[in-house]
Amino acid sequence: MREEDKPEIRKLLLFRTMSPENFERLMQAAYAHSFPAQLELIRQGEPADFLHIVMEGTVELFSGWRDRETAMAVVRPVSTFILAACIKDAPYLMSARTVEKSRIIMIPSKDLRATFRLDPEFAVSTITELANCYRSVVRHAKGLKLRTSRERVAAYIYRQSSIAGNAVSFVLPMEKRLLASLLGMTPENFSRAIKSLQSDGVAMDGMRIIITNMKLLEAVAGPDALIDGPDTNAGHFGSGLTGP
Amino acid sequence: MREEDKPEIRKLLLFRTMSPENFERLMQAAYAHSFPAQLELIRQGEPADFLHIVMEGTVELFSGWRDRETAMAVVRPVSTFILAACIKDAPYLMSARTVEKSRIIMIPSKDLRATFRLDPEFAVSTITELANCYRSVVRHAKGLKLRTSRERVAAYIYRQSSIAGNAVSFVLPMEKRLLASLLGMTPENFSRAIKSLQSDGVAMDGMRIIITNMKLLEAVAGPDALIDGPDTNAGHFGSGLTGP
DNA sequence: AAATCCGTTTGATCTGCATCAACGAGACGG
DNA sequence: CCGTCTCGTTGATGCAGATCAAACGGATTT
Repeated sequence: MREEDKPEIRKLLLFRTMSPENFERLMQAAYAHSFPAQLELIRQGEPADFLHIVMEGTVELFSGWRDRETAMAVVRPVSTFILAACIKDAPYLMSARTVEKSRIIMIPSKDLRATFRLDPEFAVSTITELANCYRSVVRHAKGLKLRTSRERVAAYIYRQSSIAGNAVSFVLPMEKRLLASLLGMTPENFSRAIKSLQSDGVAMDGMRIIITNMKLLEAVAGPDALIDGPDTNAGHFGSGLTGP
Repeated sequence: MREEDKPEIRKLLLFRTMSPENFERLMQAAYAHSFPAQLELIRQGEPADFLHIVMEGTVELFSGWRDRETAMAVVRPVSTFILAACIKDAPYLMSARTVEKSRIIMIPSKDLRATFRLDPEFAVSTITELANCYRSVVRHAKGLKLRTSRERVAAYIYRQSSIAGNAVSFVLPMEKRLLASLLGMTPENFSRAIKSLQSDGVAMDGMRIIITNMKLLEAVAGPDALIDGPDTNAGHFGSGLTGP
């Protein structure tokens, strides 16, 4: 792996407080690799041998059952993913594929497990990291069970706007089909949901969302700190974010 | 709290490996209390001041948004719940109420946080505990997104049967309305789902489920280790189980 | 420039599930 | 013993969202 990656990784909450020696040792054990778009990095059910870190690109975490498939999270740089499976030394519950060309760093799970046993600071970081991940999925599940698909779309748009500093306009950060899957609906239904939100202050031009009436949108979205954040960026719950 | 509770708590994965002194100190700081049925122990959004342990009775974790409400998990003795919020020192994402008369032990979050900073064994236990919780919610979310409500009911029945050693008959462990909410559907729909499963090897007599054709049930349920377990008992993801 | 491909949108239709309403059956209290 | 209450079931209806099919448009290829 590149030497210049290290400071980036070191900035992650998970690796920030551990001892320099242990950090260095973990990095020694790590592999780095670039992957083309749409490549399956992880297949659900396989043993969790590596903690992954996205350095560049975008990764989708998804799950399948029978012939169905759903996106569970989208991970962006710099973040870790599938930490829990590595810790448990258990099979991955989710698959992962690159959305675009991505550079990934892989740390062997056994080194990880060894490290938090001998570095208390790292153990504490792992605890908070996992707690963040946990809370993120709980939010996701709450959204699915408590909101209709229209409301989820509205809440997503409202949330993205707040993240961008209450911007009245922003560009969707991923393909609509992927976003639809993440929000638990079909692309067709997503399309219709947006259209139906025109009367509630949302317009769309290609990949750009324009909020024409924030109050109306807010009324439909019903933003709730206990579902939408701000604890952690929504939709990244497999990841190691929780920024600076 | 009672002296005889300690060994029970000590058996929990979370508290099993920590030093006797630290365990004792945590127990000193703990309160115990009995609550009648249907009492709200925790309201979502409030600061997470205590880790809770159910010693007797049953606790429901649930969440609300606007005028809607959904059950997120059901916790039975002896298990902890809402660990993640305590660790993060953040607001509870879920509410909790007793389902029946219950005895609960409460450990101040700040003692908890102090303890895993000075007891590495406890830190490791906390890590595995949180990883279990995380994976449990991921399973829950997968079930919601990938299965229809009929399939979730079938999978639930199949799962309960396996837990009981492939029993062909068992009694539902909770009110049907609560189970329906947990499975993400209305009581009416749950009722109809079971009825429609008669043609797939499931019969019901009051609270008792009788599996008349395991193969047929299995075919509908499509049990999957990556959704239904056996990692951890499904439906208890807020809890500290994983016991013996 | 024409052809192909893929994501998105739109329309038509179907169905799963919620909702609303009513009823039955146990459980409980007067 | 009889009301009352709550839970569960059943029926009727409506709606949200999935599915199927086709058209559109932008990007890439030939």
